[in-house]
Amino acid sequence: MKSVTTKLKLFRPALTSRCSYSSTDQTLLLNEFTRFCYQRDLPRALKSMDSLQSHGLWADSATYSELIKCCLDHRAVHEGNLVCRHLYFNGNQPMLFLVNVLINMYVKFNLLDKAHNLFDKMPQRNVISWTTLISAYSKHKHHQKALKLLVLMLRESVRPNVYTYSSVLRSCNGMSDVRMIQCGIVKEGLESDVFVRSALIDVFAKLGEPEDALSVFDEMVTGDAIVWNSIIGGFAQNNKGDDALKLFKRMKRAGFTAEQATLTSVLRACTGLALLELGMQAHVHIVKYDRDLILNNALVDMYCKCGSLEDARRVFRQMKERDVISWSTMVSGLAQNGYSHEALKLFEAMKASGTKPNYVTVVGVLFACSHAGLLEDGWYYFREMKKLYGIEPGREHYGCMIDLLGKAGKLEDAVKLLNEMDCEPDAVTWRTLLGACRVQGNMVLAEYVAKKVLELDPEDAGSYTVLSNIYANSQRWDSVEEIRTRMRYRGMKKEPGCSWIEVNKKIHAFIIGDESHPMKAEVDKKLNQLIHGLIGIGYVPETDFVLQDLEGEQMEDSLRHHSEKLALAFGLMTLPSEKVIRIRKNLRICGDCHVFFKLASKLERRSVVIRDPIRYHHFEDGKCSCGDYW
DNA sequence: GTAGGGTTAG
Repeated sequence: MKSVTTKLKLFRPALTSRCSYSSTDQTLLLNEFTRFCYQRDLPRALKSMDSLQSHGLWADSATYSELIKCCLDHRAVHEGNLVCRHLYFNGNQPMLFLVNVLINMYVKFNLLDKAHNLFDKMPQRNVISWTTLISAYSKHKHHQKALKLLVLMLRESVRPNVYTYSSVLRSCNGMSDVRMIQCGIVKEGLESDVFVRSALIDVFAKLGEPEDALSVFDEMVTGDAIVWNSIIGGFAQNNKGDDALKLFKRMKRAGFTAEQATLTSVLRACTGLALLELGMQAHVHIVKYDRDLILNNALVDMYCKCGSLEDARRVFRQMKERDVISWSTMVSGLAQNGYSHEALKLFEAMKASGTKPNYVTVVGVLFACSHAGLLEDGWYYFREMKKLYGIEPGREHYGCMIDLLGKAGKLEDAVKLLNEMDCEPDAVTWRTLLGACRVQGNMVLAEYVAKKVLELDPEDAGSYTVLSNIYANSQRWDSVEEIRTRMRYRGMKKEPGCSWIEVNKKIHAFIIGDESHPMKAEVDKKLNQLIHGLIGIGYVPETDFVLQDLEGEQMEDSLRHHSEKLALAFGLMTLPSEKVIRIRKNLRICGDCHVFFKLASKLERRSVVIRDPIRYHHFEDGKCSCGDYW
């Protein structure tokens, strides 16, 4: 802290008296004010500021800057307003630097309108004024405003610097924005700055261009731990967990230590790949960060998504503090794993704990209702969410309700709700309704709905399949051919079914029609044995292909060798008998496999968990956690 | 003097 006496020298020239006070009295007043500001004595400083104002006096900028810092520390919005009013009192125009400080204060108080107002009133603005505002809009996701400000700034011939670019890059919604900004960066010769680079890496990752992110990263001569986190996080967020893990190894070899942010991304990578063993290994290394909220949240999510609910519950129970994300993660995790009632109970506990639910939490709650067919609960939470929690229902909430109504046989109500939506239904919403049509066997509606999906998402192979099968069933071969032509024209193929299983920390993939697995012959043999064993206890292999193909989601062609059956056979052969068999797959499980796995869990006395893109099935002793409702 | 980078839930 600077001494008060040096400050006094600084503001002496500013003593232009317009009142009857003697210059000594004025000095005393200013002296006192400065002292209170530097002592961070907010109440006294404000009182003192009042007397200055009544005598038409202003102190120097550094002192006010100190006072504003004090307001920020105390989050004293009202007091900040008083300081601002004082500085503009009687038509005074504070100097540029001080207005920048004020703008920054309003930004930190999340009062962007006030910040922008001051900005508009400035007779002159420098690069910091612009950057403060641009960065604020970027952070608050007002991306259009941020980009527009950059353009206005250039028009006023104020040259952006590394601060400006690293902030505004966050607001790029498409590659064309990035390319434009990259031009500016190169023109100013700022491309080697580490902040600019990490912002570029982030934006490429966000836009789903991890290869571009990697090339920016690889061109870097010197980096730091944060850039490593950017690139690892970028891959983890883009469902490229294996790449993220490879980079993590590289980071360690380069001599960097993994801290919370890195480990969180590593966990996310494990979560995406359902690598329970590796995730558990990471858990051992992060016990020293056991108070880190974000890391614990990621850990809970990892255990939920790997289907290891016991571990998830344990971590959640032991957390020292929990935020809305912790609770939401656990609520959704329970719901996805088939524990809907426990999810709703936890939601009530969350409210009792005083944590306010948000948009995502309610999605989890409605998800729990929809996956257990809890019609009344679903309606209750949906109808009351606005009144009870102040949350407007969005697409995801409507989606859960449409799913709930549709699967519960209230297809008409589902359609009615879709038509009543406040927001425009998108392809996902219509696809949800299509799934309900399938369950209810309503082909007339399915045809209409599938067409709607294709209007919004012409690349949706599942909906083409639905249409094609409906036409085939009613012998409308012309229409069948038309659909096939359209699919060929778009170069579309059904995604092949694929299942993964982790054995000895290695992932084994099983894909329909793929012969490349080294133990393929043994796996086939084991599967055939298993099928025979199951037929012995009442398994009847499903043969109704057409029915199976009537799917909103995509289904595999050959029922007998669905990839999860191969993965199960392999798991039974290789994993010790006490271990739970965990399988992750890219498509939703079909009815035949569901029966197959229930019986297999009984015959082989094994617990099996299957994670599909939407939810999880825990098979044990002939039963599934979903209660055959999915 | 005032502005900039990484991590968690659907």
